[in-house]
Amino acid sequence: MSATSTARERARAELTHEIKEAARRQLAEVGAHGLSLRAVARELGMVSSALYRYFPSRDQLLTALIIDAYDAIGEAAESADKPGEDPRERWRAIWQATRIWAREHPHEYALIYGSPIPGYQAPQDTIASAARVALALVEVIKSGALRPIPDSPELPDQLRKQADVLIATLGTDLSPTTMTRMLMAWTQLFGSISFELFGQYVGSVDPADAFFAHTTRQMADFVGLV
Amino acid sequence: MSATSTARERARAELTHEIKEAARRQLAEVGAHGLSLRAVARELGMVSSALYRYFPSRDQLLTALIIDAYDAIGEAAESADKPGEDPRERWRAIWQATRIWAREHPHEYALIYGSPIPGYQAPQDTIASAARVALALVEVIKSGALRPIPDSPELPDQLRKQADVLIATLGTDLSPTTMTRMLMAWTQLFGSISFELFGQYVGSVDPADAFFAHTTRQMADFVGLV
DNA sequence: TGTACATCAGTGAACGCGCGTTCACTGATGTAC
DNA sequence: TGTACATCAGTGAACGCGCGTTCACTGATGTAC
Repeated sequence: MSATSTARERARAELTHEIKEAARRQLAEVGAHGLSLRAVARELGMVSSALYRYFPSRDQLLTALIIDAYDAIGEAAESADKPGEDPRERWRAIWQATRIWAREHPHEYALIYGSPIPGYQAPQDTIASAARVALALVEVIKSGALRPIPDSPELPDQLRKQADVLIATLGTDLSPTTMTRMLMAWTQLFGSISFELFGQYVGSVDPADAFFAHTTRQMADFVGLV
Repeated sequence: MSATSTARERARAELTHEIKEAARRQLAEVGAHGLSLRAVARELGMVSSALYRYFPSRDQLLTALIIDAYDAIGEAAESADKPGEDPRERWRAIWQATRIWAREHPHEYALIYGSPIPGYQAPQDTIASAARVALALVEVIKSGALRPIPDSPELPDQLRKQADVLIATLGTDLSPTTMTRMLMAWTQLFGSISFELFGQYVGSVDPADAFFAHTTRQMADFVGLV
């Protein structure tokens, strides 16, 4: 039979899940570079070679963790969003949920938004998952009436073209100026989360709660949310 | 004699320098976690235990590299700045020099602005060096007449206090609102450099030259530079 | 200025450790007839 | 429904490797008298 799952299939899915869970715990202790298949196997009471039934290599396991992390933070942002509500409140909810996920999963966050892992090449599979938070922000901006943006400087040619391509790809009707501002806001969102988690705010705006909340509002203004 | 250096002292300074250079090359290949004293020693044709005459442990070598990196990017920003020139031009020069240094030293950049290294605790020594780019931005803002900031929202209490402390510590006369905006600009500067170097702009604003230049201008407006 | 002694740089062997991956294997689960 | 065969999960040993750090040592450089 193929539609209903066999005991073998269920066991396989479960163990695949448990391996990733154990790997995430590892991550928290030793970081991405230190992630060790042998340690993961040890934690599960298996022999290290058994993991090769589930992941063909250490890199493939890392890739799975990366995709999971992008999906988890994207999911957090999306499910905080309440379409139909006030756009500024939606914006706030998305920013806050993204930050909270990051604070609750700092090592998974570092895995996707921190230093690239030398020798590791991110496969194409990650890009759809990686875009989810940004897309949630775009949805909010699309949903509401926008305040006209005052005397914004002309976009340079290269940027204008990139914005046009993005607008076409996403099939939205944002202006290139607004699309560019949303890219800046998106950068600011992850820039401030990274600075907070990576310790750059120590000595200035640490703890960062108020700064983050204020930044959220300022960037809502910046993209023109009313 | 103590004022003039002995041959021993000169040799020691030189070798200390060469060890750090070799370590920086290592960094580019294998990242911070993969940095190996044995590999560094091998590159210099020494025996690994000899390095312990220069650095008491691998962590201390890493710390030295971190401080050097903060100082190098700070130095790049400071020397691009030309006090006396038009503030917006100074602002542009600092942003650009910071980005260029980062692009030319991506692994050293990742060392200081990427994921924290698990198990490694940054010592206090780094904080003065770490602040240099931000201080350069503060200098520019102090130097010029500022456009009044239109209807900015009230600062939350916590943030207001943090801004006041910073203003007192630095001995500047920026308003808390402007100080907060400069912290946002500073976050935006490193947020966009990190996104560029770490591959997050692939598929949107990569290459990031025009986007970065535009962001530079927008943030100059944002902090009120005329 | 010359000599005796102290300081320091660098050597080479060793300790104890962990890693990713391969491979031939056993025994359990699933499938076809 | 029962049996013969194929598939798959997990084992355990092994390969070849690199790591940080310690330690007793040799020989060169510096210092005090």
